[in-house]
Amino acid sequence: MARPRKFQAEAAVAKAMEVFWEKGYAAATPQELGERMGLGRGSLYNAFESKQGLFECVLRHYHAHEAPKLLAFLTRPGPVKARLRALFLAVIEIDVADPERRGCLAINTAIELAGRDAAAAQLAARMFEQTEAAFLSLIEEGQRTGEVDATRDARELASFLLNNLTGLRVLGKTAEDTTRLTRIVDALMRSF
Amino acid sequence: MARPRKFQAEAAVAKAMEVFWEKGYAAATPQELGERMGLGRGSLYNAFESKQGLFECVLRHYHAHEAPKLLAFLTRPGPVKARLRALFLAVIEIDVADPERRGCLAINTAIELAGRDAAAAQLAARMFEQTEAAFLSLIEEGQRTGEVDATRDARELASFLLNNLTGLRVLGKTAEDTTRLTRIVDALMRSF
DNA sequence: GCAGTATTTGACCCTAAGGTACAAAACGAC
DNA sequence: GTCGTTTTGTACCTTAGGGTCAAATACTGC
Repeated sequence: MARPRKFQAEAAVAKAMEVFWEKGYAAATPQELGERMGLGRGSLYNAFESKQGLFECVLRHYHAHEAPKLLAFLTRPGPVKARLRALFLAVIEIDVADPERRGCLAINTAIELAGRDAAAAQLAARMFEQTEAAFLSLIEEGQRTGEVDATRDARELASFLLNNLTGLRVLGKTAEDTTRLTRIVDALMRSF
Repeated sequence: MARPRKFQAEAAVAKAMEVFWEKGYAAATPQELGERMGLGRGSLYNAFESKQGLFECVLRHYHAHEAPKLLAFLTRPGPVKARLRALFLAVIEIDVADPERRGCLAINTAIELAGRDAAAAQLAARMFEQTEAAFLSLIEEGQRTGEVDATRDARELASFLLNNLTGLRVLGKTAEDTTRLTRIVDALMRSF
């Protein structure tokens, strides 16, 4: 056959993800991408068509491996509302503690590239769907167990939760501490 | 004295704002900035220290002239809640109708530059404050007139509204129509 | 109408972005 | 061991980013 590649594709993409996550798409240079991924420009462009192509892989990777880490809070044992609150508070902690202010890559991508890169926008949108879906099934669970008012439109609540999670991740970008964000979570949990 | 500048500073900054708003900070080039502002590179760098300096002026301009356009919805006549709903629905319409998907410059800036440009981050944060303050005084008005439950923490509600507005503007980036966003506003208005 | 100051023009500079081209190397099949 | 294929690394290319500078110019105060 042929010469096998020396690098692990997934590992390299994970490294690239770090760069794009820290800097955004436009500010990430092929130079730094190559260095952090541990491969030369040749290999980089051989394995991934272009910067755009690489970024698409990165988004898929984030979708498949990074986003689920947070959503895992929703499938833990315990009361539905407690799980929700735990997720929101964890996100707040993570965002405020991060000196790089990376936030959420899906949101960052939607902000930076929606309207100029259809593929990226679509992948970001898919992640929003995914998150909303996770909220939806949790809400429905809560409605079955009586923890959540069953007369409310579950879909509406799920969208509402998604919206608040999104807002928090943006406000977390400039928040100096968690007080305002926690206050928001309080209001949110009180609202349904 | 000296030769007077040929261009109107405010008008030029407004033009620059368009560019940064459409493209983001990193993707806006001095070339395009100069062209759209109607002045050569020399003049550009003479009047504004640097790309960063210009961007700061742009943010101040947005803060002073663009953000108030939306917040004006809150000071119109009519019931407090109706005004709030009107603002949210207007934002949704604007965002979904915009083919450029510009969204909100304050949010875009927070996402792109928080953690790497302290001045920009601070200006974005100030705009969040401004918006929250507008919500706060409206809520307080509602509490005085009895339109809003006076037992609730007005500050909490104001932060909550800010968070939802922020979320909407992000989700609006990838939304194909207004259905989900309207649903969110419904949930929000029902929640207090 | 001249002096003095500030603006404008446009050429110019250096670095890097983003990508390509190609030789050499590394393997598996046979 | 050779062949054929794929990776790699390096050198290279073009365009543009971000910015500077000197000269030319246009005002105002006197």
